[in-house]
Amino acid sequence: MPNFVDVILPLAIERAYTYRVPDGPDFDVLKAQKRGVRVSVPFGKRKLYTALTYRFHQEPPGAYQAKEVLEVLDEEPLVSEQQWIHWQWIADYYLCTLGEVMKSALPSAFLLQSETQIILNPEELVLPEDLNDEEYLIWDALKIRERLEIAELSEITGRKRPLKAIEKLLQQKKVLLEEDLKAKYSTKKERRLGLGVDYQLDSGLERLLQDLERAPKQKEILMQFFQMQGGSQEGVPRVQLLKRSTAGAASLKSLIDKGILQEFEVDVDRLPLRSNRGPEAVVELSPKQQEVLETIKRGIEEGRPALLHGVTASGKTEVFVKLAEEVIEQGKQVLYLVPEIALTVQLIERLKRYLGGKVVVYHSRFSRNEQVELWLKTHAGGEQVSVIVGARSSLFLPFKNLGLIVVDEEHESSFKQFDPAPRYHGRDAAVYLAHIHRCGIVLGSATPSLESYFNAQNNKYLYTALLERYRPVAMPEIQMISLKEAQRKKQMKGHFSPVLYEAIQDRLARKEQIILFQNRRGYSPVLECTVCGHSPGCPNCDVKLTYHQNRNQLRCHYCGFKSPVPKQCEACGTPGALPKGLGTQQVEEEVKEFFPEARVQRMDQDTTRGKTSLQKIVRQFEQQEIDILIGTQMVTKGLDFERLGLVGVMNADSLMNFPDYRAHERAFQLLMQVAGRAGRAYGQGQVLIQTYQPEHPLLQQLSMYQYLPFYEQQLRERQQFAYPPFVRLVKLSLKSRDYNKVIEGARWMGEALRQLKGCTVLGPEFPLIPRIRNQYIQQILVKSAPGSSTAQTKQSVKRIVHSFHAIAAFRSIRLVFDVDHI
DNA sequence: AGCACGCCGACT
DNA sequence: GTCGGCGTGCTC
Repeated sequence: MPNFVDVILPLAIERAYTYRVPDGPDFDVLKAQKRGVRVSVPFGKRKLYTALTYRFHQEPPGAYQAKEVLEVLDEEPLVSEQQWIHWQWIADYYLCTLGEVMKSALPSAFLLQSETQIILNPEELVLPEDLNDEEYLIWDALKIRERLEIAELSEITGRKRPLKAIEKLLQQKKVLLEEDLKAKYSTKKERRLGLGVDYQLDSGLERLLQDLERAPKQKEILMQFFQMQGGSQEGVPRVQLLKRSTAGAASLKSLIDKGILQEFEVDVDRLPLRSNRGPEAVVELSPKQQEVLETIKRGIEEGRPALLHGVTASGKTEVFVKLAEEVIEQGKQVLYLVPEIALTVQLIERLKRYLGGKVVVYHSRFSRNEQVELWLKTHAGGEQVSVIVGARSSLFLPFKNLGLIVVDEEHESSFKQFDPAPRYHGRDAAVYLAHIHRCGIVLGSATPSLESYFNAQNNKYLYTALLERYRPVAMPEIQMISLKEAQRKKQMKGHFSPVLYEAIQDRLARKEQIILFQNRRGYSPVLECTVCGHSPGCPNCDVKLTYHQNRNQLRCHYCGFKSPVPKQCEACGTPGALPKGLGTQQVEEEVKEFFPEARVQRMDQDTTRGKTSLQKIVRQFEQQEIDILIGTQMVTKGLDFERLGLVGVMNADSLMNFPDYRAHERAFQLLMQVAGRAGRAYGQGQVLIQTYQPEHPLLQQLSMYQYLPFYEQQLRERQQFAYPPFVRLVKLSLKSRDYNKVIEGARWMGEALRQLKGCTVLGPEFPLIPRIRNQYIQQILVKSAPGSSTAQTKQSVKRIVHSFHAIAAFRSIRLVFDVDHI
């Protein structure tokens, strides 16, 4: 009776594929019929993929001959049942395939993919005179290199389709194609030294030292060796031995040649965790914090996620740490999710101070091998890895005994993955993960998302708040400044109102620091011709190119298109267009002009491109080497500075006027976050917000710290216009090179979706940027009412997609779903 | 996602 | 002719 296994491939394919399990001892692992074991399988004409076993059965497929599983890669399932449940939820909820979830959930080193290689056929004789020039080049390269990858072949030939070049050679079997599976993970090896076998008895030692009387260098190394070895049997690392003695590698080699020392290799840990390192600071909670802690614990017991609404500097982190400590004590793991690792340097340092060496940070900069090691360690459970701090992808680590999940800054939109699928929200996926593990989860934010606040109001989450600062420092005073009035009175100095201008002067005089916030969105600088007003656009996307002063370049932020600044206007030929729009660079120039004595630094995408440049700026500001920091979004996140006296917002209107139902929520959060930077430890801080609409309710509520009235008002508006959290929003984008086709397809799709019960369909229409990378885009928004079953709606949507693809004319249209898009 | 196949326009 | 671009279909 032949055995078959359906496997999940790491691709955007809906179905599982059936393979035959061959007999033989190599495949014994599969006899246990466990889900989640990696196998390698042939797929398509020549590729090999890593797949996961999903279902075992005895039904031979009717319509085709199943291929055979090539190799079994694991002895035990790599993916646990709990992980499958989580993956399945993500695939169902976010309308993507299990394969797509698999691809982003597994470290890339676990997903071996074959690389096509070209080799000479050893059984065929190739005569150079039979070859054309191109073939000769390839043959010549193969004589030296033995095997070539496709990429190398296209380099040699300069062709876009390099296989064309060897078509004839392949036909004549002069060269062959091979698929090479690359094992991507390897342990890190260290060379160590131990005492040679003949010298391991004490009696040998004296003789040994006498023998070396005439080789002082070797003797020195040996003495150092004994010192470092101590009583240990594990040997002495070669590198360190050499570093600590003055003698060189040659002397060491003689010792090895004489058999006095012997060299061997051991596997070493890439993530040496110092879990023995104790905490440096102890958390002491205030009565208020203690109360919050108890509330959260009650929520955990009830199986409810807790939402901790804690203003900046209210001591949220300490509460989280206390919770974590208790969980660690029970021998369980803690997952601490943060929006972006790069912006949480200060937070991570604090966590390490409180929790000691048990904290591991899961970077995106982790090498492939490091990712695997953390995966394995998490899987092993145990004491070593107790707290994992990471971005959303750390949700996919194979937790053994998860005791607590903290989602810090839960309102941050960067928790939502944009591209590629799965387009999941880290916070929501975390809530489900906690549900699977039956463990506690806390969401924390100074400005909770409307969704979470709504859930708290409906008792789905448990709301608890810390609305006062932990240390006796008053909340900063927030003041609105009317740009309209200042302009009418002709008092503006560049983009600075007199109030802001004088406040800067004042704070500078008191040796305090200042942050100026300039939102980039809607204000990226473009070039504009002074005569005809033309500004250059991207040839592939329907957007204006952004002007980058430091490189004197025009760039497209969507497709990466670059061009030098044109010498003259493309439209009318006038030389010398000027940059328009207020960016951080313009603010910087004005500041330098108005306050020449101040030390000014800009903090935006341009100045923080390098790996360490962001940290460098943060450190400089901490050490008061910078007086005025001018920045975008970035300055709002996770940075606490002692002597920060003033925060100035150059223009709040661009934030509020953004055409998006979330614009107000975002503006409120962003401004509140910026305001939170001011005066954390030093006197009362001041926040000045320049705006054309100082009477706007949002700004009024902001200035009085009226969180709840703001949330209530927003919720009313959302309900009135049927937006989340009152409805579920699914964004469908249709993309095609063909303008007419995508319009046709979108119209069809819109009509089909409108038949769905309990759903409202908006569109189709062109998005803000109607063409990206030469693909025209149409968007359809589907709102599903809260009463209707979302699972059912999604099933119907899948059926509609099937019918859509059954229409030949629409087959080339790509469909992209984004559930709960932000 | 790859990759082959087939159609078509562009150039040596 | 032959190369490269692009749509289309398929992968157990």
